[in-house]
Amino acid sequence: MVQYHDVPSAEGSGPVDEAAGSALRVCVVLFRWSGTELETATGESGHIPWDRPHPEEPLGATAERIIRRWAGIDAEYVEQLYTFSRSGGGQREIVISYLGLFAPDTFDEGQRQSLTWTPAAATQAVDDVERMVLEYALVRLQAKLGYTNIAFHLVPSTFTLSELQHVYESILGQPMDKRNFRRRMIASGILTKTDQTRRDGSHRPAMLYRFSEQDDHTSYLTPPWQSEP
Amino acid sequence: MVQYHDVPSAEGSGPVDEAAGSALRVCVVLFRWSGTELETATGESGHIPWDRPHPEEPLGATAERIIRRWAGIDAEYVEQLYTFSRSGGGQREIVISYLGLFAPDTFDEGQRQSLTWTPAAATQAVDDVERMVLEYALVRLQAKLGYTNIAFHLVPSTFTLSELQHVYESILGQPMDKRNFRRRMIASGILTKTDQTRRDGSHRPAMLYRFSEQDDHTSYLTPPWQSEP
DNA sequence: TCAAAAGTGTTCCTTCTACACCCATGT
DNA sequence: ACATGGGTGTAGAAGGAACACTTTTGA
Repeated sequence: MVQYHDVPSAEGSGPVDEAAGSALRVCVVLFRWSGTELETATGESGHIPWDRPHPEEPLGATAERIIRRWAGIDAEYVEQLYTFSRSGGGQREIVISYLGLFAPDTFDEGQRQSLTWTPAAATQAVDDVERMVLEYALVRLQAKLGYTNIAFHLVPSTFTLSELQHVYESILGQPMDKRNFRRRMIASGILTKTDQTRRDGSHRPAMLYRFSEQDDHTSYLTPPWQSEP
Repeated sequence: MVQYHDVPSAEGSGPVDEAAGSALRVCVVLFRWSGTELETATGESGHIPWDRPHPEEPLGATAERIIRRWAGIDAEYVEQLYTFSRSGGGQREIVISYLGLFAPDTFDEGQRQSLTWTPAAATQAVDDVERMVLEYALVRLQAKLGYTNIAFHLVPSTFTLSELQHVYESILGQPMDKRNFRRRMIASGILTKTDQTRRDGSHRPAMLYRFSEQDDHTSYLTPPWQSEP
């Protein structure tokens, strides 16, 4: 039962036209898989990458632009999360948060990013709203692992099943059974086995898989309409 | 794979401080169960109930205020959905959509509502954004039926299992097996059987149940923080 | 006595879970 | 030869889906 506290009820009816509008902030929680752990990005002075939308620019386009500016490349996956508001001193700011995922091999070109990547669990937020945004982004990412293919956006274009399993384990914070994990993934039909292997150390090489793009069901529970009209 | 179309990338860096802020609209898609079908509410001239937040008012409080003003009472359940933006003619409006659910017996007092209730499937939207808001609200409601107890917020405080089943069937648009439905509901442990029955026609009376409040898991995937700071 | 909704169990099948050993390689 | 992670199968439990008849009431 969601409980909302009482708030003095409005006296007038009909839209109250506030004198001035509110400042908008679109911010994007970026995640990548370092190969070992999940990382989030912070920009200058520890803030989550953000900007204000340009006039006429849809919010989703703002999120993409922010990602491009700070990371130098497009994210694999972008999704709107939640909208917060902060107010104080007569000023209001609306904070529209987005989630962005990167595959690690998209960074190989050595772009000059203005980002600092830190372990997702240890990321320090600069204020309460950013803390909530970060927390919620992680919660949503965890929840979506359960019923979507979202983890594939965090993995290079070819990958081993152990790599994929490590991504799941690390995000969910719990170990998984290797045989059950592999069976489930293969049964889901979204994997294509390549004929390549990867030697990784003094042990048997691993088969490389590819994500077979069709029937990606990462995006339900999000409006199917990409950009606002 | 969510594809975002290209948008001219930003030239400058650092926050662009737009001259004027944007207009904010909080709108609430209200659902109730008429006893036969799912209905949504529209206010004056066919619009979804809406208002602009007061200065310093958190968005969730605005949603509650809108509900109270238009429906005369508080909703059983309120949840933020998605934030859209509409722009044109140099003006931007940010539309933050909420979902609100009513139990039918909360209306019994004959409040003067300024709402028109129409079948959810047949509701006509006044513009593209409202159409998206309505569609998305229904999609989310349907999705949440699968993994939460959200349907209990649409049902009177005591109800029969057949009633509850009709709610599910009507929202999901498909019939369910009576025995499996009842077994699942009872096994979930969220039902308490009252010692009352209801005679409803020329047939056997039905047992009345109550929703046992504890362990309501309707609200995950939504930030646990009720109001913005 | 009939119509109409309430209520009730079992079987089958699919899916999840737990669990242990051999394989290919580098050193 | 040994250390290291890659790769595989099976049995039991739990959960979901399909399915039909008896009960209680009002007319």
